[in-house]
Amino acid sequence: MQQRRRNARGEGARLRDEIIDAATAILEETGSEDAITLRGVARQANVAAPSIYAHFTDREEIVAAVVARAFGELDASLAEAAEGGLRAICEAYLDFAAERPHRYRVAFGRHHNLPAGEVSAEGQAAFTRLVDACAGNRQTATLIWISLHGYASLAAAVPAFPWPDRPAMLTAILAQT
Amino acid sequence: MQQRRRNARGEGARLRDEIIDAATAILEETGSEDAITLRGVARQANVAAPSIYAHFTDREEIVAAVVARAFGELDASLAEAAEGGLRAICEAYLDFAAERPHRYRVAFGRHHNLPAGEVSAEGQAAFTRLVDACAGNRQTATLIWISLHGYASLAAAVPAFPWPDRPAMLTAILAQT
DNA sequence: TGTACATCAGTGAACGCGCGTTCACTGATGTAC
DNA sequence: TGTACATCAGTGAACGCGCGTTCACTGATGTAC
Repeated sequence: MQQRRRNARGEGARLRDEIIDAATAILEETGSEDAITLRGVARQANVAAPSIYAHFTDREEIVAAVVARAFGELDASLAEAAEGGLRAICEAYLDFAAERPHRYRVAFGRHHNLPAGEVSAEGQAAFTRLVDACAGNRQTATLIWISLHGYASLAAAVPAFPWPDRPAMLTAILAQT
Repeated sequence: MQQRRRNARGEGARLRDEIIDAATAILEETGSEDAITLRGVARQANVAAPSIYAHFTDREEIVAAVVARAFGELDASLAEAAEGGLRAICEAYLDFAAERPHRYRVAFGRHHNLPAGEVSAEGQAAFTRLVDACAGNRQTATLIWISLHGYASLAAAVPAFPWPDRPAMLTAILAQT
């Protein structure tokens, strides 16, 4: 085990973030959700395996934290693009999916069996950005969302498919408005 | 190991199908792709683990076979619905995704890094059914496909989201034509 | 028709490995007096 | 200011487990003569 300067008192929580960093790095490098193992994450974070237990009760909680952070990042991306209008938000959405393909896939690919009405807060926030850009029309925002998601995830899954170029795609998607 | 009547001579290939059955059953019951382990599949198929090697070189090849079969089933579903026209095909697509959620997710969620132009034959066949129903218009078929996939996969992933009902959704999706 | 034999489908034991988790612990950091 | 001590972040060794894979094998099935 390599040297690691340990956190000062009261800053133990910092390791929590480093663990999520480590898990995210593993996911994005290997492309595989099951490569996120407790021991692997510990190695990546330069920490002994049992140290994780101070911050997460099990492996699953680490993955959930990775997903929550990814949704937060997506929301931030969309927020930044909001002033550019609906098309800019859609561009930002597609950029996010293209640049962080594995985080995107895990975040939207897992089946979130949450109790009715309880969608994750971060995900809801991101969707609300879309609704706002659609002048509050949820129906339109939903249609655009499913098209964006369908395009983003299929383009990542089947790159060999002869996809239309992105501007044409976006124009067609937005024609639904 | 429980009793198992072994296949007659020349029918050894039958076990291959039983292995894919077993792997598919595990996937659909657990909902987890990594629950498809070589030993687990062997147990489910009532066979000793090394018996698998006569038919598959490794675990990955089993998963690939599960995916290939799923695409074949999807194609068959769409073919059956074809005479009912475009809307019927879309209904069949959504039914398939709703009834076999985990197969659908694994089939379309994996990143198929195939050499350019080499999309899986089964997947291509299914897409062609959609193109045919769109009077040969690939652009339209592509748009409908991404909407169907977006809806199917997001509805499975986030069931708590207030989705419009399916007929309304389909009508909106098909309005793109 | 009988029998020796090759083939073929599948087995059982064994291996080394990485995993999640537990346990008793260490030693630096800050605090009370 | 010095020092004893509690707290807190993190460690190292050990466990049992299921995994993928290998190996030499078994015994039923079909075939040649």
